[in-house]
Amino acid sequence: MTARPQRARSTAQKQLRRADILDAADRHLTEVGFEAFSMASLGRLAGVAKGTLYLYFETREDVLLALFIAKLDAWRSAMEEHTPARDTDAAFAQRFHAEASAQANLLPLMARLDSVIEHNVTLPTLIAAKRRMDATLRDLAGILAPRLALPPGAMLEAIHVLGALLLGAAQMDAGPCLDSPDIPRDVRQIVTRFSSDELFTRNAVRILDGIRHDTHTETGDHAT
Amino acid sequence: MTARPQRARSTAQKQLRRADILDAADRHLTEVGFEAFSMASLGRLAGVAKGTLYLYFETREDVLLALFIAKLDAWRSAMEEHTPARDTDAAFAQRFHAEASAQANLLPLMARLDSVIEHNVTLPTLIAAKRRMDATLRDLAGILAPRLALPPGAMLEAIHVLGALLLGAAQMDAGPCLDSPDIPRDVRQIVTRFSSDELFTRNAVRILDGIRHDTHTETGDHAT
DNA sequence: TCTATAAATGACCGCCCGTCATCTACCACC
DNA sequence: GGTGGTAGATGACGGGCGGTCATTTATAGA
Repeated sequence: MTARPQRARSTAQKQLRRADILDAADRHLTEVGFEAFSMASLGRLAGVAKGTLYLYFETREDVLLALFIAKLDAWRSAMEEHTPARDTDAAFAQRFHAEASAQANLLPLMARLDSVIEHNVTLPTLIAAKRRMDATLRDLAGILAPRLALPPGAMLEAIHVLGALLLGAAQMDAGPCLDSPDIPRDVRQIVTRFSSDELFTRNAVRILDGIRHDTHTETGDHAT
Repeated sequence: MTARPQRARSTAQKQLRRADILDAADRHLTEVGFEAFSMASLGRLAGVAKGTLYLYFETREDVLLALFIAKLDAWRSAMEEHTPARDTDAAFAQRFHAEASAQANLLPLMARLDSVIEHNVTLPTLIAAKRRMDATLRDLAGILAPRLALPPGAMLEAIHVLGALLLGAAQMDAGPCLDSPDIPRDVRQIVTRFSSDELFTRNAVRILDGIRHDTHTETGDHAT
């Protein structure tokens, strides 16, 4: 790790320190989980006082929002890199899910994004975040469209819908206790049946099928 | 409103009081929203001391979990009642969404179910809740299967998947600020595009299509 | 070397969840 | 109708959190 001055005075140094804090937040989140994620302990892990955190982030939720955006970007990069020039729907669906699961904390953050995180952030920050997310997904859609032989518009729609489905499916994984020893077998089956993996892949393919069908059928706009 | 004794001694009286508290919780949630939902104010609204709430519920999250289950039951009843003997996929998808939106607080509760609510509840309560939800959905699947001309298994799968999709789509609506006056037009469009209504209906139909197709095709089990 | 600036600090505030010693409404029994 | 014991109701309290701000002090530039 590169040395850091005790005071970050230049803009570059400030960005570096902000990145350090985000890095610590990622580790902290991985270690203690959401419920125990506190600003005091984050400060301790990042090696700064609690008050310092509030020089770089508005609120606790602002930290998590920034972390989510970073993770989303990382996911986009992974998707770009690992999607071959010609891809199938099934493989794409599987990759969509696999890469999202591979990004530590991405799905947990996503599960809490709208319901929790976005509720304690200033309006300008929220607006900037929304724009950033939209740009990221739009970019990805433009790049992946030819590889899946879809029009860019349909590709973007697909990413949006698959995102929603993934979010819904991932909620189940956000629950507690999956690994607790004393859970009755029938309950474990209930939880497992909701497991995001197969549920997502099966139905992502169905949706892509539907999108392809609609794309071939409708020549212009879509019905009311 | 029927009169209540100051002390609930019989089991029936206790259930009545519990129901009263849940009722107050529903109103409280509607009035102040999630962030401001506190046990102190709930007690005030229900006309009992804060400590009394903890005689009927383990934690704040236990209140919300119980409220969710009640709302889910109400949704199921509405679905049973309003689904005609022979239904189309499109109409069913629309009703699925409409009835869920009609149940006040159902979608917001659902959005926070796994990520927040279930994390502060004892294991037995969680297990009981999971069983209850499973039974509710299973029941509904059995009743709706003939009306949609689907095998019961496929119907249950459909309900599960549509539930996940609805949850994902509803997350977007759980965000803040949709009605704030000073949101740039482009950001408003981003939020609107994610709007759950059309996104859900379109893709629910696609999924139902896929399920029907798979049901007709595969005679026995499904592939690996 | 010295000084002005602004980054860093952590004690402090208000709020909230959940507990528990205490109080008292109610029922059963005489 | 009076009375004692049970158990439901209470709310002051503890612990911990997010967020603030007067104070401290590292650092760049003169």
